[in-house]
Amino acid sequence: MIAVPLNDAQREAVAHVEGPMLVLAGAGSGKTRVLTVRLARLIETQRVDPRRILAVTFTNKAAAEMRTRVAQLLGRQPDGLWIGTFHAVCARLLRREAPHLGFSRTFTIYDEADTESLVRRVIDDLGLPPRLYSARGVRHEISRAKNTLTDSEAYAAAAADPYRAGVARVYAATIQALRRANAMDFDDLLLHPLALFAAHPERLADYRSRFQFLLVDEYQDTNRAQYVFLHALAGEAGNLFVVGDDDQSIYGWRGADLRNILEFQRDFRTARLVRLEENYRSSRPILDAANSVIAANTGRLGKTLRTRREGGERLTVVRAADERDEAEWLVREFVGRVERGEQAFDDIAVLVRTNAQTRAFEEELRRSGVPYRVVGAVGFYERREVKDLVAYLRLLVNPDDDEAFVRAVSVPRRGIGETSLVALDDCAKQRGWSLARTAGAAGRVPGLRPQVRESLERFAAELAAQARDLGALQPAEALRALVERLGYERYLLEEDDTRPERLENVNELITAAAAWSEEAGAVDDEQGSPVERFLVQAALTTSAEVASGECGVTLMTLHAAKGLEFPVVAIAGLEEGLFPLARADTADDLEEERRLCYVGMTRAKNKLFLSFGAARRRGGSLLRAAPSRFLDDVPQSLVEERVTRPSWSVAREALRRPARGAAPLALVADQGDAAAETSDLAPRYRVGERVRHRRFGAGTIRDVAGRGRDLKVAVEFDDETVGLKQLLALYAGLEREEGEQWA
DNA sequence: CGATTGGGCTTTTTT
DNA sequence: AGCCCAATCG
Repeated sequence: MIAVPLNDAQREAVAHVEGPMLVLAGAGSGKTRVLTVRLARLIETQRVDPRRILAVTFTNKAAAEMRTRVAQLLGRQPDGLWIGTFHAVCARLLRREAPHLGFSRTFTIYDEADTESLVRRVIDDLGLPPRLYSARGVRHEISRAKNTLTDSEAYAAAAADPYRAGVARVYAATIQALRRANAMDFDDLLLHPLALFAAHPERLADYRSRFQFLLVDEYQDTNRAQYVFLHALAGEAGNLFVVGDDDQSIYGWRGADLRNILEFQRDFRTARLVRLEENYRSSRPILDAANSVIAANTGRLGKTLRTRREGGERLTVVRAADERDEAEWLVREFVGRVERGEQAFDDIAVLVRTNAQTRAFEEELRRSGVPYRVVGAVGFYERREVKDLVAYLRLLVNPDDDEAFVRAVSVPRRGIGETSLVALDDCAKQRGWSLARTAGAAGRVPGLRPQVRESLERFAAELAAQARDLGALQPAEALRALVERLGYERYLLEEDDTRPERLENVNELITAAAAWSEEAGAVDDEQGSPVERFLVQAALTTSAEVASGECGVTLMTLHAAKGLEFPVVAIAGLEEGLFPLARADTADDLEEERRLCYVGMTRAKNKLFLSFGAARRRGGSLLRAAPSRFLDDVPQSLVEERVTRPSWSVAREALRRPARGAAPLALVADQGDAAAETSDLAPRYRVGERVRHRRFGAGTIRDVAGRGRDLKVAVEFDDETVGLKQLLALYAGLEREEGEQWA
C-alpha cells in the first residue's frame, strides 16, 4: 500500500478499527485522507471484505473521488464496496427491496419538479385554494415533515391551524399518489428503508450483518432520517466511523440536523473522539480571518484550526460600486495575476451566495476573454428536451409513472388537452389505475371525444410496443430509437422557436447516455436493465456533477464549493441582505450563514478576496447595500482595503450595451466577443500529457480533436486491457496526473 | 384544442 | 429581468 504521511491525530483516526468514532475534522485538516486511508487499511491490513463496508458521502462526486483514491491506495478496485450518497445507497437498496414495500423494482424516482407538479394536482383535486396553498410551499412543508420523520397522521394530529390541516390532507393524498405511480421522491428514498427495517426485522438483520463497517463523510449535514438509518444499521456500539465538522454544517434548510454531530457521543456511548485541528491548506492570514468569523457562533463543539505556515498575503477587501464594478475589478485583478505568471486561471474561484450572482461575472469574463466554467448552474437534466425524452424512458420502464405520462402525452402534441387529461385523471382515480393504463382503456372513459379516445389508445399501444422492444437496449440506443419514432427532431424544429441549442441538447443527452454506458461497470446484483440503471443515475445526478474537465476561472455557489480548494478565492457580494441573506432572520439561520462564510473562506489556500458593492441589482431594481456583518469580524490587521474607481461614462455604458446605431461601439464589443470565443474553446489538453481517468486509471493523451462540448481526447491507458480509448472530454472527467490529490 | 399574449410573481442554497 | 401561469382568441 502506498505510504501516506499522517500526523498523530490522523494516525489515531486511521488506525481505529472497532466501535463508533467521531472525527471532528476542521477545514483542510485532511479528512478525505483519513477516510480513504482508513478504508484502504480496513481492506488491506484488517482483511475486511469490501462487501462488508458501506461508505456514505454527501455528493456523487465525492463518492467517485473516494473510490478512485481507495483504488489508488490499494492498487486495485475495491470490488463490492458500497459507496455513494445516502440517496444513491438507499436507491440501490430499494431496488432490491421494493417488493417488500409494495413497490415494484422499476419504481421511478421523482425529482423536485415531479413532486411539485404532483402536489399541485393533489391540491387541485382536493379543491384547496391555490392562492393559499402554493405547490412549492406545500411541497417544502411536506419535505420538512418527512425529514423529521413526521408521518401524515402525526402531522395531521399536530396541525395547529387550518393551513396545516390542509397540508396534512395534501400530505396523505400525495403519499397515496406516489404509491399508485410506483414512485418515490428524494425524501422517500431515505424513509422507505426505515419502513422496511421496521416491518421486516429479518431484512434489517441481513443488512446489519452485511455491513460491518460504516463510514460517513460530512456527518454534520445528515438529517434525522439518515441518522436513524445509520443507527439501525450500526447499533449503539457498531463500527460507525463518522467524519464531520459542526462549523461546516450548511444544509439546515434541507433538514440537516446539527444535533446529530453535537450529540454523537451521547447516542453512541462508547464513541471515541478525534479532533483534526491542523490545517494544511490555508495561509495564516486566511485561517486567522476564518477563525475570527466563525468564533462569533455559539453552540459549537469547539475547535481551533492551526497552521504551521507562516507569512502569506493579507486578505483584500474590495468595496465596489455595484455588481458589475465588482466583477470588473476582480477580473482585472485575476488577469493581472495570470499575466504576471503568479497564477493560472484554473487556480481561481469566485464564490457567490446565489446562482444569479454568477451572471455579472460571466459577462465580465467573456468580455475580457478569460476562460471560465460555471459549476452547477442550469441543470442538464432540467432542460426541457432532456426532461421530455427522459419522461418517455421513465414511462416505458414504469407505466404507472403519472408525472412522466402527463409530460409525454403532449410531446409531441396529440390533440389531447387539459380537459381530456382531467377527464382521464378523474376516471383513473376512480378505478385506482394509473393514467397510462386508463388511457389504454380510453374507450370506456366518460367525457372524452371520440378523436381523443382514439388518440389516447394509440398512444398507450405505442408505449406498450416500445416497452416490449426496450429489452436490453443501452440507454443511448433507446433514446435514438425514441427520437426516431417520435419524430422528435422534426417536432423541435416545427413546433419550437428558433433555438438551435434544443437539438444540441438532444444530442448531448444521447452522448451523455453513451458515455454513461461506457463508464458504468458491471453491477454485482440485480439493479435492473441498463436503461433502468441509467434513469436512477439521471435522477440522482445534479448539474453540479455533470460538467467537469473544462477549465478556467471557476464560478459557483458557496454550497457547491464545499470540499474544494483553490489557490485564489474571491467571495463576492458580501452585503447585508445578500450574504447573510435577508430571509435568514432567526439566530439559527444567521449562524448557518456564518458557517457558510467560514466554508467559503477556508477554501482559499494563498489569497482571499472579499468583495461587496454599495448597490446591487436585485429583482430588476437597483438597491443600496451595506457591507456584510461578516466583514466586521475580520481583524483589520489581516486586511488590505481597496476601493474601485468606477469609471462610469457614457462610452462605457454604451459599450456594455452594444446596441442599435452606434456602429463603432458595436464593433468594439464584437471583437470582445470573438476573443471570448477563441479563448473559451482553446484546447485544454495537450498531446503527450499524463491524465487519470476514474475507471481506466492513468494514461497518456495521444490525440485531441473537436472543440468545446465535442472536444474528444484519445487516451492511451497504461492498463493494456484498456488500451487506446476515445473519450469526450466533457464527460470523461479526466484529471491531470500530477495534480495534488490530498486535501 | 392549443397557440398567443399579457399579467403576476419570484429570487437560496441541492440530494 | 426573466419565468410561469392564466385568460383569451383562432
